[in-house]
Amino acid sequence: MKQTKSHRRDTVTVELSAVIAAASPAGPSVLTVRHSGGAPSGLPSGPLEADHRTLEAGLRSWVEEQTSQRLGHVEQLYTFGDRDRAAAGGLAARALSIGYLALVREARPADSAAASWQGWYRHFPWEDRRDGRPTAVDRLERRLVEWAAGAAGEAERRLRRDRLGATFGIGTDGWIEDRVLERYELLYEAGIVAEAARGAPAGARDPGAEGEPMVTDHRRILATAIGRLRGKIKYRPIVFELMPPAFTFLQLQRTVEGLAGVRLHKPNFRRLVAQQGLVEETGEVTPETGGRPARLLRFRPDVLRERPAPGLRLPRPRAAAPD
Amino acid sequence: MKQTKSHRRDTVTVELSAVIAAASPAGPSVLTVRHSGGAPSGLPSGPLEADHRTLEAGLRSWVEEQTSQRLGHVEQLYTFGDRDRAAAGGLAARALSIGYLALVREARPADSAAASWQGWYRHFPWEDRRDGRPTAVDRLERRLVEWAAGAAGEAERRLRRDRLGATFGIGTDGWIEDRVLERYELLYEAGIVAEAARGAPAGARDPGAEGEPMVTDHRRILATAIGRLRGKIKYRPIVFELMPPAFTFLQLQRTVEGLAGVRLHKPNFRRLVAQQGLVEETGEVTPETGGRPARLLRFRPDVLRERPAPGLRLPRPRAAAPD
DNA sequence: CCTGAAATACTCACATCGAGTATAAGGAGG
DNA sequence: CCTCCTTATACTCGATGTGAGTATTTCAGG
Repeated sequence: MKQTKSHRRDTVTVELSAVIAAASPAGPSVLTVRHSGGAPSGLPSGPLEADHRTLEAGLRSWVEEQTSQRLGHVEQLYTFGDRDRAAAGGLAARALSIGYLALVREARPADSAAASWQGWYRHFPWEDRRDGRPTAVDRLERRLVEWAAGAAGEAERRLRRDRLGATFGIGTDGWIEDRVLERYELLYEAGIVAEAARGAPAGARDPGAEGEPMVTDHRRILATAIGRLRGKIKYRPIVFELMPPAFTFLQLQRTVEGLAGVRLHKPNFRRLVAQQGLVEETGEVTPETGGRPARLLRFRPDVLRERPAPGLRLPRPRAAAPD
Repeated sequence: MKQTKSHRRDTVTVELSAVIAAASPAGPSVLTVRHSGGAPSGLPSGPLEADHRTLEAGLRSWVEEQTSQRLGHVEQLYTFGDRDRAAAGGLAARALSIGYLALVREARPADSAAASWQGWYRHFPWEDRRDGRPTAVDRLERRLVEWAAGAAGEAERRLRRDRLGATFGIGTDGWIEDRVLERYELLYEAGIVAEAARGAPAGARDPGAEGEPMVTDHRRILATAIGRLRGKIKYRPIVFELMPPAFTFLQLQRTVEGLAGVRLHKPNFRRLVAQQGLVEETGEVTPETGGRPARLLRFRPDVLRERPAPGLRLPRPRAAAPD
């Protein structure tokens, strides 16, 4: 072993940040805090302290202090620690950033003045394909294609084109909703996202940067959370962590559509949910919603004992028959 | 906000640890290092240092220093940081532990004296179901059932029974191979695993503890890695990171079986791999393996451009028809 | 009583997949 | 050269899953 190096242990601060997600049939949202006037918003967060028994306990205490929000399901997402990409300052001590995802049932109106709920697609407009591909995305994709074409060397160009295909589905057919983080990272590399210009001189800021930015790396954490949630609804019944105690089929479908950012086929969604045994009827019906009254449902926790992976597989359109 | 608390920032050290996995048709293995004579083995690891640009770069440099092994695919697994469960010492400063999974193609014979390859089921005998349920598991399951029955209060007993069902499939039908970490954590809580007795006085050590232990929380990290790998082979073609450039269907199948710890139906496995377009023939055949010579295959990287989630769905036995 | 809107129910074709069986192609031993 | 063993490879069958479309019910409001 080489023992010649300095082996200087890093002075590390650890920041715990939470993506607190709620969802309604209209769409998902995230709890944000704004520390000072003009600054971008951020996630509830705070440093790890000595009296935190576990990382999750530390996170919960910071969130309660900043937002008075009680958390239900909590899971760790990822630990970010690039030396150059942490603080806006630049050469500060390394800041590790541990991101968490928390799900809450009701988006209670955030009594703290600093905290507020935001639709999460304000920060990721390109991720919402519920009404087809937003036209604003055309501009974004054009810039991405330019970026790929502008690479030095054929090998690098090819690599970039492949990544555009795998993430945004450019050149291929498939939009894969889980790959939220990969898409955000691509935009960061391509300089299309405001956070990428943080280190650069103020004049170099890009006025056409896409989506509303957040402080430090919080948008990256949010991207991780969205991707994780989109992946996980397929094999675990966690949508129900976001639903009220009783709900209709359509409310459930709209919520899932909001999370996944795509539209689903109504009869098939019903069939899927019913066949999986994910829900049972409460016996009541809604004070209707415009048409025939809908039966109310509740989550059936026994499904966890019966099925190995009870989730909501999102349909993938069948490939057109070859000619 | 309450500002009364001491808000003492924690002094944190960060350890980077790598599960370096290789696999052959005989079974998967992991690269371990042994620091001192009688101590249990551990994973290659070292503290995060100031000159590490990224966490992954730091990990790679430690691994190369300790094992002279070049890493291919690397991914972050999880960050552990329970205050009480880190060092054997007890009240030391908090040690964050960031676990990584790395895949390597050949298990080169570990030229460093301290490093050696270990079959990973030495540490997790209960995870290998390739030849049915090992008989040693009966004992383990008996102890788990006792543990569940010994809980205080009916509610807690019920909770424990449910967990036994969801992890080990006791009382239900399903063994879900991904849930490696959940199973290990359950054994830890039940005190069936040697690491659980670390804090306890030496006399309380359990001679019947299951599986070969590792230093600090390294077996927990290994459990995370196995679980992640088992989950991921289903939707990403990462087995091929472990295969040699050319291989036969059966070699591929045996490797997957080793990772997943289950046996697969041969014709169906062939069909799956072929239909997905995961491989192409090299045109050559093996200097046989006992019977008819087999065609050699190679991974077909184009599949990444074509299929959204090219993996190897492991079959789940069809439920017996109701009588 | 008609209309619109949503809820609910049903159909159909096709792909997938678990399970089993049959045939081909080598080597070893007589 | 024939037999037998072993593995590779090919094919079949039936059940289930699922994408897509259509039909029917049930409410509100005019």
